[in-house]
Amino acid sequence: MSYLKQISDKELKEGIEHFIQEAKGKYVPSVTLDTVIFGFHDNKLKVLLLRFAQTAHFILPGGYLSKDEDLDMAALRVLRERTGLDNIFLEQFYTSGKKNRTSNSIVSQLMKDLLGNLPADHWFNQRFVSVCYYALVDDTKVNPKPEPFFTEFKWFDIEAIPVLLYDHNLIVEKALKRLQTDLDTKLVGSKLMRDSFTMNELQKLYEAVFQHPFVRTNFQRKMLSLGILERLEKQYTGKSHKAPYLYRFTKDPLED
Amino acid sequence: MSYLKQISDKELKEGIEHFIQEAKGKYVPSVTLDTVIFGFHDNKLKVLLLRFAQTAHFILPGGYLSKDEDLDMAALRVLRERTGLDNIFLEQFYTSGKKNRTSNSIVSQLMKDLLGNLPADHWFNQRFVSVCYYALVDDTKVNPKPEPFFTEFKWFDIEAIPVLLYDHNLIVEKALKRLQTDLDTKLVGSKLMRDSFTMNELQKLYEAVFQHPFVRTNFQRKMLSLGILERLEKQYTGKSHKAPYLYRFTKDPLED
DNA sequence: ACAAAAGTGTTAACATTACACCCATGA
DNA sequence: TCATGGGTGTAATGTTAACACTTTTGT
Repeated sequence: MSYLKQISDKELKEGIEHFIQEAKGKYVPSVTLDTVIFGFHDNKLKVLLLRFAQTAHFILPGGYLSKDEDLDMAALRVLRERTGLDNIFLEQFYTSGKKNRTSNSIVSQLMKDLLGNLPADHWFNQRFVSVCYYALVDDTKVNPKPEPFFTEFKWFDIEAIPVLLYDHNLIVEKALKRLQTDLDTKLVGSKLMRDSFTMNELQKLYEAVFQHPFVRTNFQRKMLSLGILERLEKQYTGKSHKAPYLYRFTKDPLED
Repeated sequence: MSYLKQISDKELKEGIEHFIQEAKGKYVPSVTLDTVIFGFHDNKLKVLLLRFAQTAHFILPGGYLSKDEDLDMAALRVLRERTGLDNIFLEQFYTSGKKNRTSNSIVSQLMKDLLGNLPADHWFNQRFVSVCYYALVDDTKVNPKPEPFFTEFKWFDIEAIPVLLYDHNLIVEKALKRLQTDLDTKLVGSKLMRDSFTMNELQKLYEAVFQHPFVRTNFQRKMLSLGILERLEKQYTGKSHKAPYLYRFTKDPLED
């Protein structure tokens, strides 16, 4: 699934200039937010990426911190603006601050082409520290909204993330590592699954996140022994084999 | 152990004004670093705190990010400046960004008393996002260096941390939680122990970090089974009981 | 009856826990 | 020889892993 928006250089240039006009008064300098949005479909773990402006390159959805806004609230806002979703599961997992992390020839070349040589104190010439969050979403409910800088949304398989701008590949890696430990310890699986699901579907999620297979029979018992699943009615699919039970997460394991 | 430095209001005021002169050109705006420095002595887990200027209040050692400096390097520098230590084990664990986290009547009142009413765009009136690191140090090697804002260094037992300025109590809590998981998973114990130690001393460290007792005999076997300890000669203390073996961490468990 | 997938049973290996026991030391 | 703390043994229990076996479904 991908979402496209055509835009001219002129529109882009105007959009960027308009943004910068506002940004200086509105946002905290030097701080950005980046979000790694995980979804799960086709038995694969996916990450939502944006195509950056007129380039062929992708980037993590991100944004800035408003001066009158908590950091966590800013992350929720960025997600709402991009995905249309509220009540999203969000975890801060890393802050990226290498001094040259945003000095990327592709982006600066594009900016130069569009806007000419920027003065040293220009908004885009700031040295940014980026606070990174990961989000777990039910991708069927996501309704991505492109905006001036970004012209295409696309879900990428975690195993096939392209080369991203800036240090965003590193950030995705760290997000995945954190998701792995959180799936183990905080049992956040419910945030990625539909309301009800078969044990096989849940196993596919675990296999996608940990990137290795589990033994079916042992996986089933392990999950049931955690006491966070409720068995519902059977799901008759018309296939010529035993109908699997559907399951549902009973309580939110995070609320305790 | 504590380190004191007497300072007059005049000296403090001049120190602060001198700092501000420099800060604007030197540091990235809106970003601070805070460090939770853990040490271990008297069988207790300790945290190094600074008494803030003329107040009775304590605060975490912190600093600012230079414009030409990686975030991790800044954290190392802050630690070097404060403790005189190099090659310190440092882990980033959290970034604190609530909008009112530094609006603290005590600090702002002190600043007001010393410097008068500050303009809205003054360095100290910035809204800061703080990137937090924890450090593990051999406290016998620490040589704290007070500087203008901070007049006293003191090690506090983790169980007796006073009310700190800003949101620093919250940050210490999060640091301890992270230390607990890192002691389990990354086996960072070596960073807090002397070169050689008895099993009993190591157990006391674990008990201090996890804040609960372990069964002596099982603890011993668990530690030895990890394959990260080397048994040295016995330590004869003159006490009338069996002399305990000394142990040493063989390899750094983090290097793999 | 059969293939295919879901669900349950079983056993060995491994890890954890709770103690009992023995050992070394200096007074 | 006694008290004290250090080190080892062991049996009960709990967890994990591998795989055999049974059940259910539509053709």
